[in-house]
Amino acid sequence: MSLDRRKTTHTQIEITERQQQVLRLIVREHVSNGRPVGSKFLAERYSIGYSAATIRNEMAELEAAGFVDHLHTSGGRVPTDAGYRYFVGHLMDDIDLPAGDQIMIRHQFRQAETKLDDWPELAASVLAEIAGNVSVVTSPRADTARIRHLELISLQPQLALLILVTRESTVRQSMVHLPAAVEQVDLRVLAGQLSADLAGRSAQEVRTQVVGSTPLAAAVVEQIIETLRQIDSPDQISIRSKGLQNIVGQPGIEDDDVHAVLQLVQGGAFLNAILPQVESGDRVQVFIGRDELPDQLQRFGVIVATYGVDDNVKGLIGVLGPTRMSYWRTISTVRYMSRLISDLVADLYPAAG
Amino acid sequence: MSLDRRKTTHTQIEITERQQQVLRLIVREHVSNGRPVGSKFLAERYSIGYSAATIRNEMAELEAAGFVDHLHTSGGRVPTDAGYRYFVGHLMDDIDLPAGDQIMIRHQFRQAETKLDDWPELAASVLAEIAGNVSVVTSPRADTARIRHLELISLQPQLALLILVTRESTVRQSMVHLPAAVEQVDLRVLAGQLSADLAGRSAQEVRTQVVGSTPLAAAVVEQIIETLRQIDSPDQISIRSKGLQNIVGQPGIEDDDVHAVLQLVQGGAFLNAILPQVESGDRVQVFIGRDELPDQLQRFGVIVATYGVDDNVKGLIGVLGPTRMSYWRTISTVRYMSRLISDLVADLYPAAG
DNA sequence: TTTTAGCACTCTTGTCGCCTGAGTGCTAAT
DNA sequence: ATTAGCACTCAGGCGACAAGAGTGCTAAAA
Repeated sequence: MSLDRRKTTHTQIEITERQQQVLRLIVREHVSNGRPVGSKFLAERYSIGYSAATIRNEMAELEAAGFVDHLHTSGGRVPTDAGYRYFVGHLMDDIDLPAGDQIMIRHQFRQAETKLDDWPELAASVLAEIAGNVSVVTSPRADTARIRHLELISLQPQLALLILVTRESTVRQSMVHLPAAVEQVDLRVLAGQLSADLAGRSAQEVRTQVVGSTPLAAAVVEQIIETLRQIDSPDQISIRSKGLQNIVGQPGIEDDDVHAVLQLVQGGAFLNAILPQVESGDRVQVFIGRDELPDQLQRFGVIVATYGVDDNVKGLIGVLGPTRMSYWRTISTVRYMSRLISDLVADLYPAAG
Repeated sequence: MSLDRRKTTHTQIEITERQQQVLRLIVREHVSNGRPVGSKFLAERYSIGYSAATIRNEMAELEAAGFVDHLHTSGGRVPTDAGYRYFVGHLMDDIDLPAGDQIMIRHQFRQAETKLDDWPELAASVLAEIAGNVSVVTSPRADTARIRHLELISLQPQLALLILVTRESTVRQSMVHLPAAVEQVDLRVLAGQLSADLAGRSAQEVRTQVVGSTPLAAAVVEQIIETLRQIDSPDQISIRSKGLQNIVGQPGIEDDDVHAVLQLVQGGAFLNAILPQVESGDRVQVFIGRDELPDQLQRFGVIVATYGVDDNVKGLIGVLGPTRMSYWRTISTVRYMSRLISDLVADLYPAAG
């Protein structure tokens, strides 16, 4: 699992070694301070062999190349989106997450096994805390859901609760209105029968199969199909997000930006916006600002990885933060957690292969 | 189901009819504009029989009574928390939600039946949209969870998935590490047996009962108890919240306030903070600002109702917004939705009585 | 040819003073 | 009891001003 560098590789603009160094310092400094960084400042703070004037010249070149910008004639340089991309693609030490963080993550994530229903929520919490930004985790999904098991529980004479377990261990409940009053014992028998008949089948396959010998069975099967279709529906992907508080009050992030993020993340539109761009595979992908993210997220960067097994059961895990964020730390955190989750999922969904 | 007025009734400070009218106008105007409201303004805008000077005198009285305040010598009056409380308790038309909103809510909430797993999330979405503020919905909980049914599914030779359904239709999954390799058929038998033996029992009762004739059964029962205890644990209440974007950019709400809300709501601390104050029953309760909410929520108001059946299965639904919010609208919305949810829950959990 | 020192210029940020508008409190008249 | 009038106060907007930081350019030094 290595970093995806294709995004930046094709914008291959030549840059001298020293310009790279300057860009690296600008990014680093601006990420930690949030303020524009000037030549004098760099020359004084870091005792590199060059003077402020030299740095100024290099900065001018970097600006011509589109990697930095300055808003006012006299206001220090700020990395552009392209600058951040170059930094991520070429200037970043691609080292692993510090052992301390790894231990902390594993420790916190251990309770996922016993609190299995909501491990995405737990993962989101852990990720948000370690990365110090907004985390996003989707529940795992198969290409097409297949039935593993189902239960029927009588609620009222003509109303039953259907519990459907897929091969990927997704559990869904829904109500079934029954055409006639039915006893719990009869529901149990029906559920056992349907479980046996339909095990391993998808929505499509359930539909085409001859079923519904009785009105009762027909009603149940109808609901089963509806539930499976809901699971398969791409706009029903459940998304968990934590750490939203981390983006308020950041320099460069306005109320409008916060508003946009909250709206997108809570409404699910966020997923629709970035999902098409994500390619499954073993890479951590980085999207930065304008041209790589929707308009409302111009001031943000997104770091995502897919997790899962076998290209079948898979999901998404990522971090959203201001463009001005610590990329190497976030990237290594996301990478580490996606591995961890893949392991969990592999345990959970062995039948998916 | 009527409004809870006790909170304000005991601070019975005498106030003339006209002062009430002035207070009502101040609240109304400040809620809609967000700006402090002055005597001249009121006199001109509303053609009541009194002059600006009279209103000024009344305002002075209201201020002495602690219902309004002015930050600067010359900056119009603003309702205090006590002022809002008086308004909610005495000056508000306690009418029902407009029919249009009722229809819209019912319409949107209809899909809850088929998307049953996450109806709290759906409810939170609807509530946030209608109320235009932050919504909060907890999943329903019984005093003590009791087993209705359980399933065991083989994941690996020594690893199984336990699916536990409580009488309140809560479904939980967890992993069980088995002391030896076990086939799916045997797990099925064991699950059926335990289902029959333990149906209707709580964590306590499962524990005290003589069980675990075999190491395998013992391992499973151990996990069952652990899961039940988790369900019973008060700090594991799952909470859904939507509409967080609605509080950013509001006049009077600073970044710090937004930060606090996001932190409290996402971390679950919000629930711990207000839950002790909520009394179950048929009333909508209102908590406003300082003295009724935690320090970080000084600038907010919370409107909550409990839903559920029989004092047994119950949950919470509420709205969080700036003190400067439309109380009558929010209160009637919360009241209406809590009724709707109670109906849903009554269908879902008939066995709970 | 590359690097650097120096200098003039620009632009932000903070501060001060000024003015205006809105609102108050008080007093005297109705 | 109500109202008109008046002096007073304060926030917010505006311009002037100085300080600080940073730039671009040019000429000298390496």
